[in-house]
Amino acid sequence: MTLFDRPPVGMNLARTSKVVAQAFDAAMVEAGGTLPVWVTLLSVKSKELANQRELAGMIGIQGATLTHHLNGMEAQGLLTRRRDPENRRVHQVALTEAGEALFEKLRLAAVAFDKRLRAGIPDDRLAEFAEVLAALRANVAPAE
Amino acid sequence: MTLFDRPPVGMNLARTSKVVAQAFDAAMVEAGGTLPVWVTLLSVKSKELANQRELAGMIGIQGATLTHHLNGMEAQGLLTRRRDPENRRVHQVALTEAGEALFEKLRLAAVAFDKRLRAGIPDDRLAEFAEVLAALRANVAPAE
DNA sequence: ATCTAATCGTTAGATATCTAACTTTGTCTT
DNA sequence: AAGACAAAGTTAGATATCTAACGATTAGAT
Repeated sequence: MTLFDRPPVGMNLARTSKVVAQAFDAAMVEAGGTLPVWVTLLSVKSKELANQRELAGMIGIQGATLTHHLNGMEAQGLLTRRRDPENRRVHQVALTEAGEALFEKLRLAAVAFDKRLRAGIPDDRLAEFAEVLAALRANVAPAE
Repeated sequence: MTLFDRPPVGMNLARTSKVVAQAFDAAMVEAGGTLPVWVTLLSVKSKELANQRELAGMIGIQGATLTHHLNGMEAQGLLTRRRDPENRRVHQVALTEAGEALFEKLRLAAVAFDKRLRAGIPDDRLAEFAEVLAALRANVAPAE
């Protein structure tokens, strides 16, 4: 019995993403954080940059999940939240000194990890790889 | 301030895998299942005599997670577990008729999804893509 | 034969994530 | 100005996953 005509792309993608994410999390733990803490720090930090929208999309977590992590990190003293006086719906999130320090540590670890991840793969292959990833996302986008 | 020299490969991979997995889960729900139910059925089906540890390894989940899904699916009448008389530590997992029927339905939906996912991407591009995925896995493998 | 190891699976407890509903606040329409 | 709509964030409840500890069973060593 043959289950599939060919090896499904999605399965391969999911398996790879999982092992890579687990390895990344291990690297973050070694640097004193976790993957979600890194993602949250990055998202907070990127609000200070111009391309906030783009990075927020890249990170891809829901608001409720962000709230969850912000709660934990606020309790750990990594950041503070306060209402924006200009628009009281908005929470202004700012990193404490400890938060900034952890961010920098994790950022370096993330850069090192990405270097390890890309090792031996030429830039043009990586560029094509990114194009295929974008095509896959487009193919499953809701408004087709 | 520049956070990264270049867009990190891992972030792109994770984001893509996430949206693709969500779309796949939606397709499975439409066909009467879920993503984890599908992978569990698939692994049971592709090796009827496997023990639970082997099944979990195929799917890429831990034994405890598999127990969780098998519990749910057994309660739904999709499969049965019984002790192997030869080695009473082992649980033999078998699909019921309902399990077989659901498997076939989900299999068709999975094939259709994969067709949609790969739409417009030439086979040689997909082959290169799979090679890069394999290289990424190798680069984070523990025993480098 | 009995004590020790390993194996298989489950249970318990923790974390991460999602969706849906709700609260608060601001904006827009008429 | 009032009521409806939109936006930002939180809360509640659900599912999926992990690790660690455990119980049952088997295999191996002496």
